[in-house]
Amino acid sequence: MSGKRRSSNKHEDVELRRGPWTLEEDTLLVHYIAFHGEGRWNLLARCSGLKRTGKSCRLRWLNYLKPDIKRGNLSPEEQLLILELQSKWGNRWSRIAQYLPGRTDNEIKNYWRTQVQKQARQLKIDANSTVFRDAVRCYWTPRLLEQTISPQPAQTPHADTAATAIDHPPRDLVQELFRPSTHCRFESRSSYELSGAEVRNPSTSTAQVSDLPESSWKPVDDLSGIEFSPFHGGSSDDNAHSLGACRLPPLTASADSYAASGCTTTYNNCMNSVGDSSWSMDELYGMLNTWMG
DNA sequence: AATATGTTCAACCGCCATGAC
DNA sequence: CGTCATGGCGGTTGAACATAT
Repeated sequence: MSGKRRSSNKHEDVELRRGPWTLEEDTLLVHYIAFHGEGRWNLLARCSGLKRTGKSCRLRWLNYLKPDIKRGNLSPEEQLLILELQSKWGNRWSRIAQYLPGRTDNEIKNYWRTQVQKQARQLKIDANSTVFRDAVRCYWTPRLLEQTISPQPAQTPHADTAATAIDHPPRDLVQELFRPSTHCRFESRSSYELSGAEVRNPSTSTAQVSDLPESSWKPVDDLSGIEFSPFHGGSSDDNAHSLGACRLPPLTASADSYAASGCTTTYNNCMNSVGDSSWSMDELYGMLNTWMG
């Protein structure tokens, strides 16, 4: 793949290299930037002795050689952020990458295409559809949250957490979502925690939830057999009921307990700085109401 | 062991916005 | 204003590698 082609610049008749970068090229680029700094990529390409386009130099530096680039698999927190921000902003990879220090837009884009879109294909759902976004929110996100709060030591590389059982028809997807081991319950309008094994009966969702006794909660396995009916309503803006605590992943976890769980607070900080919540409690209730008919 | 198929991710491409002239 | 150079972005490609048959 190391083909060459003529420069399009009529003032220079240089054979431009393409394809994978060699160690020598990398060294040349790193040394040049160490001495002259970033930017002026075309000038860099001309003056550094690299037979590459400025664009190619820029890409190699930003996606691979830059010192603060993180290597390795995306953490559950990072995956959560990507899922959340992609649902909010769409394929604005560079913007999303700004909230994941050390990760490049290219890496995030690749993650989305290889991991997330793969699931959409298997479900035969358009990855940009509301149905799929709901599936991500309701199935994938809780799984990642579980890992975030109680990190699984033996996770396989990348997002295999998501690849486990999502290859089901929607009905199974929902049953899987609500199976007891999900440890998911809606406790009140201001909290949603993962440590329980129950979900409140949504038929009373208009009541003051926090006033309801624990006995009014229903075991999640009572919800088995419900038909999948994607949620289309709800609002994503903050209002009186969509409290800040409903944003992922603060949930009921305080910053201290969150940190004490061994996780960093990167996600919280990022979400707080992002501002507009896209996972309000109203949405969650609306979703359940729709499903439960 | 050989081949087919699937997955990953670095790199490229085209398009567009911006700024200098 | 128009033109050009440049850099940034999102979409796509394809070689390398992994896994299945």
